[in-house]
Amino acid sequence: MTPEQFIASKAALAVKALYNTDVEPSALQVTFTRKEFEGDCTLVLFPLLRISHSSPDATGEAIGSWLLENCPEIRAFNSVKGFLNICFSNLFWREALEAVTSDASFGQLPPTGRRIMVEFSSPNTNKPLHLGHVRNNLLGESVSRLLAAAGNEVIKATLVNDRGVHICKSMYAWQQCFDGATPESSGKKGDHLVGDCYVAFNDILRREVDALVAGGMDKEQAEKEAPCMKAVHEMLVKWEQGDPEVRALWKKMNGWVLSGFEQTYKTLGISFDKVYYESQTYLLGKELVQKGLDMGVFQRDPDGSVWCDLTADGLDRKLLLRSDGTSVYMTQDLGTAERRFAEYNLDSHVYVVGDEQNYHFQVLKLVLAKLGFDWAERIFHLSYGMVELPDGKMKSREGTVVDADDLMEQMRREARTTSEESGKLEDVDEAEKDRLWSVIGLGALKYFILKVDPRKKMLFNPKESIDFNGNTGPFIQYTHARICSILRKAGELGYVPALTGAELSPKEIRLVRLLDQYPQKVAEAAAGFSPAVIAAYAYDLAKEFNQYYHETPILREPDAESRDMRLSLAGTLAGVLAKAMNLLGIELPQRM
RNA sequence: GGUCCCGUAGCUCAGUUGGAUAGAGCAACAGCCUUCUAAGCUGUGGGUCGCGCGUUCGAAUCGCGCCGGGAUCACCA
Repeated sequence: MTPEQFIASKAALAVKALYNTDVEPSALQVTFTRKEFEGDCTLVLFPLLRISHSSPDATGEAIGSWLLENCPEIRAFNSVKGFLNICFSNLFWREALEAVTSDASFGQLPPTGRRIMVEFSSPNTNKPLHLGHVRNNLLGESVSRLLAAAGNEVIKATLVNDRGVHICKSMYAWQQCFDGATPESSGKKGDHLVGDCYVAFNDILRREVDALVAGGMDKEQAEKEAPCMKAVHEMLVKWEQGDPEVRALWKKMNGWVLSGFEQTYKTLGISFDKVYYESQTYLLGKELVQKGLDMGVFQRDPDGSVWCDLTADGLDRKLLLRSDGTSVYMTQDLGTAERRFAEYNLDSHVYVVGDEQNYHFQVLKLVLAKLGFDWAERIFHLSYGMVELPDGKMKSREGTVVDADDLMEQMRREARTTSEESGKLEDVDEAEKDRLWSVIGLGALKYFILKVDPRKKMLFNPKESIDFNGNTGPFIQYTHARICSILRKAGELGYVPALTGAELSPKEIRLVRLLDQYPQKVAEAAAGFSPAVIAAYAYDLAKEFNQYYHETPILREPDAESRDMRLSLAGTLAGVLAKAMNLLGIELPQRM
């Protein structure tokens, strides 16, 4: 039970005793007391005035007095303009601190018995990952960890979009103008090499289109008639027919890209339990179309195409099968969803996909519901906002795409510069220094992205590098390293952290209150699929500790009981910080 | 045009199941390292919470209407 719930339940008893009226504890509003008032928890009195038939002050006085008399956990109260501020006893908070300290799995919520698949990343294998993917990947990984911490069994999945026209474009350009280049021969990471091919294709296309337009053709027509486009479509047909030569090239180039991705994922610290390939799943869903026709929820047009009419739901008609019998994106998604729910016996499925696909997922859920699947409503589209640059969206055509590998490397370099300026790691060996720079640079990047509410679009300004001061990952990492440093020195001095009987100061009570809140924050973040909740919490905790640190001696505290208690509090706090940041995939270093 | 999302300090963001004087960081300015890590701490300035009306004891938060920005509505994925 949280302190707020405790107050609510006791206040309900008070209301019963004083006014002979039953109220549900959950109907009472209890919040954390604001900094500028004295107290730990605050009961909002306004809703109770109808019951007490007296003024806010008198009601607060009455309920406060009752609580003081009947609850040994409560030490004092004050009533200000309709708000009843309540102070818990020192013992109450010492016990709360002990509960946090002694619980190794603090913040791990009890099992729900639910199994959830989280699909994220799902890249195209025709170009390297960029900042948009980074947000997707970090969100997917973090939300998976959040759901697991909230007691669910989580399966992290990705769907590699490894076939289609866009893939053939890179293949064609490679054949035409890369002279047999390989990652080895070019010294390029595979995904970057293939990305170069994709860019080269667009150059070829532009030249051919310009030539055709100069010859009098209109642009739209020219884009279809360009020789390279014809060649690419031919290649796609051959791919579908299993042409050995095309398949071999496809396999080779996809291999390059995938090993490049693997490296990026590794650096980024994300992984998957299950990898799906579109080349193996793109035919799924066709039987479902037949099922829908049989059920009468889909219609076949005279030209043979199949549609689902969603106009009654406020949407349009949606194509599910082309007139030539081939399937579209939606068809495949219907099929994969059905297969996954069946194969893994899922309770729910989270898709981490940008908000530009809101319509798609709205349709997906509606169509699945029409097909009679009761799990359709347990599909959740974690719709996150785009990452934008100061002058709008990233555009590969204009070369404004922020490459994931470059960005991570840049962050590492900046961490190194800052670190070397401080000179704090001078006595650390080179390999460990190198590791720490990565941890700090990535910490800055991950926190920068995850602290923003996923649903909102966010802005990245490449000209201003990501900060290492203020509300940032390194700030929290620094706080952790600082505590570790104190604990190291305590060890050298022979001091042992211990929960002694020492009284907690008001500032220490604030810290315990925050620590005590952590499991609720995990629950809240998981329920809202929002790592930002955890980021904000970790920042509050670190900030609060830094203030405490500056005004309270720990190692220099003469009283041994106080000193050991402070060491214990600091150690527990560092542990909770590390747990919270681990949910964001951010490592907290022992020193920096 | 239909549907959906967004608008909070110069900038980037919190705060939105209605609660006290709307908070952080960055940037600016002023302080604090012979004392546990200054990637830190303290202080100053900075707001018609897009606009209007309504509901309420109470609205950044809820409702309606505007204004501004964005996404989407392909026999693309």
